[in-house]
Amino acid sequence: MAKKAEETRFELQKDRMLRAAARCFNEKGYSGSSLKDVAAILGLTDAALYYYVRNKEELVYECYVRAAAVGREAMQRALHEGLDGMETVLRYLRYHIEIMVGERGPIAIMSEIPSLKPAHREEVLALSRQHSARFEEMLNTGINDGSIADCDVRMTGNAIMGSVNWIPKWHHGDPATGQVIAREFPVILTRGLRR
Amino acid sequence: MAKKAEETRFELQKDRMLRAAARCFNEKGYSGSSLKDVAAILGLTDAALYYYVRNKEELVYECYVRAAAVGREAMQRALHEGLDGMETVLRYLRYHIEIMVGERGPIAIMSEIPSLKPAHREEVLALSRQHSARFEEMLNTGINDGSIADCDVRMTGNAIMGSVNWIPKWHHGDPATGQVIAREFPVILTRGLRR
DNA sequence: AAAAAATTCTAATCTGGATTAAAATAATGC
DNA sequence: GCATTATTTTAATCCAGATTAGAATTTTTT
Repeated sequence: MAKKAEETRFELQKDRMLRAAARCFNEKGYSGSSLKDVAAILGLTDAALYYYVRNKEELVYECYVRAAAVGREAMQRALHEGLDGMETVLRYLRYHIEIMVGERGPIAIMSEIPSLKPAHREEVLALSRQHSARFEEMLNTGINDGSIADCDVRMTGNAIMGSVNWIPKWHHGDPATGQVIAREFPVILTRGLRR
Repeated sequence: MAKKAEETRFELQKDRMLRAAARCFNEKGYSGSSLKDVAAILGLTDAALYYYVRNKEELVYECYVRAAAVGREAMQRALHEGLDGMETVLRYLRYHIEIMVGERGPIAIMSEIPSLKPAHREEVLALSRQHSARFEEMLNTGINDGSIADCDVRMTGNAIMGSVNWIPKWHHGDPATGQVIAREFPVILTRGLRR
């Protein structure tokens, strides 16, 4: 738990809102989701959302920041376990996917970064690139410690992360079946990395 | 060349339009792309697009139908070569990605299926499911002929296709570098399948 | 090269959904 | 219970961007 969201009513509601928004955006697309749709999930009026966020753009932005934070958190957790590269990658994937499909999800797919306002766009892009870079580092670590076969880390990274990012597109079901994904996916995605 | 698009001026322009739209949607997101943006790429006015398509929804719909056709075409081509399962999968991926990153691209990411009108949505969803099903068949073929190791074809299929679908999210560059992706990706994606 | 058809443009309208202001209700502290 | 603050609602606006009608232009046909 990196920075445990404040327990204040406000923070809790806001977090619920971000999850509701992520669900809407993932399932109905960005343009297909009105603020009314998001609010409806929370039993609120569209106007009420403006108490938590300046506008729709900011709502998306916050969803993306949250998504980045979740990825980062999973990665940190995996790194702290002091395992070899291969095993670290495996753990990271498991932790990340577990969050995506679990109670703390859904996590927004970053499909609309370009429609963010410049400042926000740059920030989210930076987070996104950072995440990719860190993942590639993990791969390199594995290659160096001999647990991962030599490969093009840039491409391999893109391949694996693409798979992960796409999950919310086809999985909307209950967290229970989500756990199946969390168990199988990491193995499938790393099978090709083995030495 | 499944059904070579008619050589008529109309069909050619329409195809250019669909590629322009796909590029916009992929790069700037659906909501971030106005019809004016799409038209600008073609050196046209937004109103001109209505000569080719009833409305924006239909533009998206046609992009998706085209995307599905391209995937189908690549698959057919690979299947016709009469190779074993593993090799067929490899070829299919290469052909599909080659089109995505090549002159006939870009191909639209199907991110906004939910905002299509019901009839179109059902149709595109059907095409999409069909494609997944066919890919899973290819995997099964490989498992049966011994070229692919036993695995959960549903999950494995989702993993691989997710990776492919995500490519246009991070690759916008020239077709030249795209060819690198077309060469490397299929190998990376199938390394884990080998027996 | 005139006539017909195809394509594009100009100049409006139209509209759904975002946004805002102010009032109403609920929660909290004293 | 009263005052203050936090949260939500109601009821309008507002507006970018989709859409349309008709005129203008370009292409094709004869």
